[in-house]
Amino acid sequence: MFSQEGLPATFSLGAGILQDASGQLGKSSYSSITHQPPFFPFPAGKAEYEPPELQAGQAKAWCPFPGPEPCHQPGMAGGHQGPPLLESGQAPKEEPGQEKGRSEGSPEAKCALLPAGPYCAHPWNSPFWPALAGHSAAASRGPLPSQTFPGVGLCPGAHHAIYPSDPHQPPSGLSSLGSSGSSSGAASEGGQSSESGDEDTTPTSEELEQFAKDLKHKRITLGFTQADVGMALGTLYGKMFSQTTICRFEALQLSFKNMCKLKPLLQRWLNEVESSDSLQELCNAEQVLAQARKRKRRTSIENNVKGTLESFFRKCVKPSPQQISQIAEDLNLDKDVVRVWFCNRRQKGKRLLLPFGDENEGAMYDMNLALAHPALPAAVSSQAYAPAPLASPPPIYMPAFHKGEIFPQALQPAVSMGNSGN
DNA sequence: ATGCATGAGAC
DNA sequence: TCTCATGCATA
Repeated sequence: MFSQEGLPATFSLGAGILQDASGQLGKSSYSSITHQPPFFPFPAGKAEYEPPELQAGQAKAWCPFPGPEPCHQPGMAGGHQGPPLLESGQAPKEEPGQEKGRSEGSPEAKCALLPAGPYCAHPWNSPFWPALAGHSAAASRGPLPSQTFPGVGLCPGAHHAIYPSDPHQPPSGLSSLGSSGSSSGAASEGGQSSESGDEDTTPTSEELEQFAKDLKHKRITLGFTQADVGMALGTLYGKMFSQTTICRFEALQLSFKNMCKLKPLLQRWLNEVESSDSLQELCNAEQVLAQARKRKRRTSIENNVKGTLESFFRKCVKPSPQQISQIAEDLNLDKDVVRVWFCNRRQKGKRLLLPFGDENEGAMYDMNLALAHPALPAAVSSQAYAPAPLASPPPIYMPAFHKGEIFPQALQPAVSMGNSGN
């Protein structure tokens, strides 16, 4: 497992982590480590053998997006995963009531001393998503489609008829998601009986889980890649999704709310795919507009630096701007990189820590924070997962370590996170 | 599959 | 400035 004993009670930024990071404890010590003892056994089906499936985007040969849209991105494993999305991320913020219950308290306050010890290392998905463990099993059934598949035309390209969108669905669909879609999870089995869904109610976590598995299985069986699905949603609903999102959906790595939102769409896609004999229409990529947005080049943070960040994070999940600056300085990173890292880390933390559930979403996370930081107010946030039956010890804060990340014992940050607050 | 980034909306 | 949803890029 992972021992955290060494955690210093306080960090001292000024102490020059940087030197450490780049020097002694730096790469020399950690760079060779590409994997690490999983902090939690198996994050999202990683540990288990997962059939090679299809490297997203390489499955079909039937979907050559003609026109401006290349079917794949050269050199990318994900294949054509990323035709620029039309509208990126305007998930309509429905359910206003659910949003933001989180009481943040002052960042400084949050940073008050976090007992470095007790990290509940229970995998977020095992107690709550028992089925996940074997979830790759479904995939194994998949024929590893790499070519064509029954019924699926080879997308002559001639058909680029826009797939008729559901009359019930507004063009951009999403906002009305809640009201259409699946007939409760696995229900898609044989039947697209109620093609356009019924599902007015919030699916249960079990249903979501089942549906996700079902979706994955069928997708694979039919020879679709995650990217295809995302694309098809664009055709069907005018809102495209990336391979990433589909992937996360299948892996239950989205917030509960988000899962609920996407499920109806995917449900309908499933229904269409299962019943349609002109699947090629689904691969229509009419919307390809390049969003020539200059995206900042992705920063690659070295493992040892990550380890340091992780240790900071354990001390303080929400460092103040000053602290961020300090950390950035010491780690020789851009301040924004550090800030974003913390944001992402928090987001990830929620994902990992909180199981799905219907209500109380997010409560656990804050509760955990509170447990970890006695000084913090336990607030109920909204988003994210609700506490499923808390089988094991209530999760305290659970830092997620990833492959390649290790906690640099030698690199004990000496930043006075929080306490010295400010 | 996942890490880092972006952007909208909320605070 | 944060959260959240989402995606590009990459391991």
